[in-house]
Amino acid sequence: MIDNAILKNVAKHISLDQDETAYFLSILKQKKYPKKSNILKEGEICHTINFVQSGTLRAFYRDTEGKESTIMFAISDWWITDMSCFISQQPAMLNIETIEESTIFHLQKEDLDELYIKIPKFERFFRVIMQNAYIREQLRVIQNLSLSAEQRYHIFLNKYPQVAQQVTQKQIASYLGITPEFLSMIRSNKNK
Amino acid sequence: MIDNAILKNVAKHISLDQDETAYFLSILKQKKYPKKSNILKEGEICHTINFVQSGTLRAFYRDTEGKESTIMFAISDWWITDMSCFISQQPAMLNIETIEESTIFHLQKEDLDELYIKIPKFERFFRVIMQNAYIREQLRVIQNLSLSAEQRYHIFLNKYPQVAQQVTQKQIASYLGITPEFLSMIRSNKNK
DNA sequence: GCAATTTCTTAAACTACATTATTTTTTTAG
DNA sequence: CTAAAAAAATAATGTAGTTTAAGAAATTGC
Repeated sequence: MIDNAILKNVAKHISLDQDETAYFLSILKQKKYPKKSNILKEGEICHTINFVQSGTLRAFYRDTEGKESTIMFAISDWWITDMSCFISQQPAMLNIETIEESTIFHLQKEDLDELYIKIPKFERFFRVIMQNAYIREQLRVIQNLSLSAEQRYHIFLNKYPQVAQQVTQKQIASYLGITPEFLSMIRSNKNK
Repeated sequence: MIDNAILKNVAKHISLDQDETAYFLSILKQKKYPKKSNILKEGEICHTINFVQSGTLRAFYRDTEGKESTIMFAISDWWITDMSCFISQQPAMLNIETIEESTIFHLQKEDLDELYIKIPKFERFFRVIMQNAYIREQLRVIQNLSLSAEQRYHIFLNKYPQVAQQVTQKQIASYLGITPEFLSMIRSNKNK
């Protein structure tokens, strides 16, 4: 089955029988994107929650002066969307783009709402996904408040080594909340 | 019924019949705490998720040099815990204390795990709670990365006006990730 | 109700990080 | 394969926020 990765991901938290599996697969839309594709642009309505089958994605906020802040990177086996705007169906704050050629499973808002009703186990599944996402973001808040840029950089390298090799330093800097120039300085200090 | 607030809170997202309501209430432990009580200390196992019936609480991280970072405030109708440590049952990173006399409903980890099985609707309830918590924390990350301390302060005042009046400026500063001295400066500039 | 403690303010000196500018290196497109 | 564009490095100058210190105001504990 080509859908292996997403079924394994779901199986981490709930188990589905054959019919449930078939139904779940039936509402997913698999799509392949070249490098630098836009999955979501700010201002658009965010229709889908997205599972990364393969590739690398980046979600970022662009402020009024054009400065970008990277909110998250997503690699294989991660879910990514602009959750706030997906849930409220208000215009997106975030942009989501592929950093490399990527294969994505899309799950539409209406299909997810129906999925919760037809297969309530998915409430559990997404409860765990949301819980983990909350814990991750809260840890990031703690680190942003209490650590220096250099400490945050080393934590990032340890936590997401594969991501660190696939993205530019400019993008890492925008994830850490510093300028590329300052990241460059941190890196050159370190190598001494 | 004295438990009104928590039942109303649950009713925002799911509806319970009489038996379900009775069972849910039976696993809650209501407790009243004076001002400045410790609900959770770093290093302890976090046994409960907590609903604030009345009062004000603060969750904060204390780093190795003793510097505090306020992670969240909770007032009436909010849920608060060290989610990471509650879920994993590892020693807590956070401290949680009452800022005022507060009445709390405690829900034990084992009781919650059983509640999910006995009344699966609660998966939906906490899915929504976690989803909202995730969205809130992500917004905070965006704001910490892209806004100045002064902008964050004004957003805080607008978003949590009741909290702003109940807590000290030192605590607000530690929520914003700045020193009390700098907050004082921001405030005196503003009043011109 | 008063002494002790904590909080808040102000201000000068300092630092982590930003900005601007220039050069070098790497990546991309055709 | 080459030209153009983007990313990265280096360095000088600038600034948002910190540190330290000291006095004034508010809160707390007995």
